[in-house]
Amino acid sequence: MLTKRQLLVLKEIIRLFTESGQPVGSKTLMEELPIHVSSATIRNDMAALEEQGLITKTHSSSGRVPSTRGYRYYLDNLVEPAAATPNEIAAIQQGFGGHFYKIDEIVAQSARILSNLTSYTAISLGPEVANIRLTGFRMVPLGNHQVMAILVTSNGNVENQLFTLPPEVDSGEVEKAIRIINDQLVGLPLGQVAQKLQADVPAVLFKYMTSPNGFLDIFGNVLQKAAAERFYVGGRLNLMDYVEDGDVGQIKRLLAMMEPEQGAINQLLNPAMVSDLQVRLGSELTPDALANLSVITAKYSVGEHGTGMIALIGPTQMPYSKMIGLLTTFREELAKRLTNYYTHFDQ
Amino acid sequence: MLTKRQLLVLKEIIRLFTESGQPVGSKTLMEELPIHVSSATIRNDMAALEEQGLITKTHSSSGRVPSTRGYRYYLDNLVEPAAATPNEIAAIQQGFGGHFYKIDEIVAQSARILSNLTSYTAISLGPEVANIRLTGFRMVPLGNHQVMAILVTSNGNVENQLFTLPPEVDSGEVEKAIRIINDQLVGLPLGQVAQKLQADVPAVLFKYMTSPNGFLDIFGNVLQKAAAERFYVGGRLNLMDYVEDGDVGQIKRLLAMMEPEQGAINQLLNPAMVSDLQVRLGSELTPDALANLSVITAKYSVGEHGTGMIALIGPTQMPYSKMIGLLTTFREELAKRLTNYYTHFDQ
DNA sequence: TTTTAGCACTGGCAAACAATGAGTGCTAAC
DNA sequence: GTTAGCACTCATTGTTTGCCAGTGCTAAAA
Repeated sequence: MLTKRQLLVLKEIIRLFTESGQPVGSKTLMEELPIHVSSATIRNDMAALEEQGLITKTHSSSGRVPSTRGYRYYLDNLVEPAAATPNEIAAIQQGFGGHFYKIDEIVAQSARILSNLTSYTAISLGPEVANIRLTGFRMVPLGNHQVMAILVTSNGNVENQLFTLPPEVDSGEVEKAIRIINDQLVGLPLGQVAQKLQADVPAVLFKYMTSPNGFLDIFGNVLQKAAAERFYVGGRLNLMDYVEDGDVGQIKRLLAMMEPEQGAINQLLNPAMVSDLQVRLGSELTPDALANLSVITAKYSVGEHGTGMIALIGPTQMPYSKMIGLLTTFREELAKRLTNYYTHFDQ
Repeated sequence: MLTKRQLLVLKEIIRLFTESGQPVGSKTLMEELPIHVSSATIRNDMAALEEQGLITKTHSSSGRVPSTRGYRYYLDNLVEPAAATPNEIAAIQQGFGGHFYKIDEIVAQSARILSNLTSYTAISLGPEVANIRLTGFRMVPLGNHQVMAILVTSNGNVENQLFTLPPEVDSGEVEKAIRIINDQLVGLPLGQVAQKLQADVPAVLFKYMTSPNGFLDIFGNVLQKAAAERFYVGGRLNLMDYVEDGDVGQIKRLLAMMEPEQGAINQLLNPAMVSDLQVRLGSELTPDALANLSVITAKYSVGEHGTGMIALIGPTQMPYSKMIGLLTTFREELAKRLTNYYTHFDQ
């Protein structure tokens, strides 16, 4: 359908447009292309590319700009990942250099490193193992009826929440309840824990406590927190730099999207929906706040400890080859760092 | 210096400019003013006001706009606070309706309520008692050498942090160290705690522990967290609506300012620097990100539990009388709610 | 059949210019 | 002290104009 040279022209248009942000004309292409043909020849090729819907003009006598279809074609067939530079690798390793007390800290740091490296906005999701198990539950009285509930999960995450116990609750009873929770529920996947919490547990607790409801609420609450998908965003403010020239409305919608309460990000980065390493163009996606942006997602795997995801949000005119290469390296380093964490942690 | 009518004109210019955002001309004023004089008369008055530097023109034949000095004069002499409406009061009370487990939750909620009510950006600072005391320190082992350190302060705040203990540390020793901390430091103001931590405590610990340094680091770390000034921001994104028409740079600087790592907010809301209820115009303030904005700050007092602060950041053309009235009511409600919290808490 | 030179054509963009109109300052009369 | 009247100013809007990058097409060359 398309000749070799036409594909070369497409690739070059994308390269030049990415660099300059300006529509690319036939004369510029003639100077930049490795092969030597006249501008008229290139114009013919461009006409063919436009016929296929891969490039468009901004007006009847302007240079050409890659269309969404053009980018899609480029990403599916033409793009060649560029390896990360030594500097970048060093920066990644340095970013992971410190000491971390939770996996979540490492994951959060990922987003920071990645956004620093790219000047785009980065989002990271922790490694999600199919069945995280409950490994412990504590309640620590702090005086004044205040109690801190602490829940530990098999992936090493710790969740805590503060509560006030009604004065009438007997502390001996609470002790017993905690023992029951630990006996009956520890070791089970969180899903099953939640389930049992509705089914068998209340009955058992009633034997030992006069009013287990408050207690169950507390436990359920922390459990929910621990089971919630969490994501971390780095370089939030970077998106101001590449959003359609000062479109405050879009910036606002994007920033709002990144609030955890909104489900937007979890939907966008649903692991079931994206493949191993994938570029999605904003114009192909549903939330129209992403128009003229694009999202690169990459999954990373930490073996038995599950797989997670990192994402980069940037302008559609992104240097894809560079970014894809960078993400490829990055996810390896991240996986290494996490594996390292788990090794020390499991020992 | 200035006649009654001239002050009326100034007030009216501010009112109309606040409403419309447009420069105000003599003809408009003639129609809006309660007194009946010709536009020429008003022009004379305007000339006098301009002479005093209270109003300016945007160009030689435009209407007038209040200058910074004009606003200052208005705020110092002319403004009449407008009482909060029943709706607003109801909204505040409803916002404080839920159950809170920490004062910080109430303070954070303050910022949310206030930004919802005003569509501006609100910032809240918790009540700061001169000497918060340490009331308890716990360390909860969670398995896998993970330990959660928990610190409780006299103002009811609880701070926690996760740590990994080196395997060689003896748990019996840690127990002892915790007992020492509780014996020696509980009851003291945080400042003194920090001081003693440097001075006497290490010597005492050395008697009971082989290597107390790690332990001291942990405690110091949580202590620092507990002593840190925290502020809460509500309606961050609102500022996109009133910043100089789509000045993305300024938006970015403002949002960056609100990151806790930056000291900017703590500097802006330094209780020592502002009076009871105060309006500061952006052009009078140092961080130039605040140009063409203004900051209203109001202190609130919870008796012996200290005083805190709430602030509103909005455009210079704010309906000041309304906002001042609203803040006055709000701080009372907030103080009530906090007093209520402490009452239940102390009992 | 493919490539190239040549040329007329298109549409965005910026500069130059005019018309409009809101609002002013000033003067002289009330 | 107040007002009517008037000339003046300047942002804004619309129009015209020239410029130019870049195009599509045609006919000749390879």
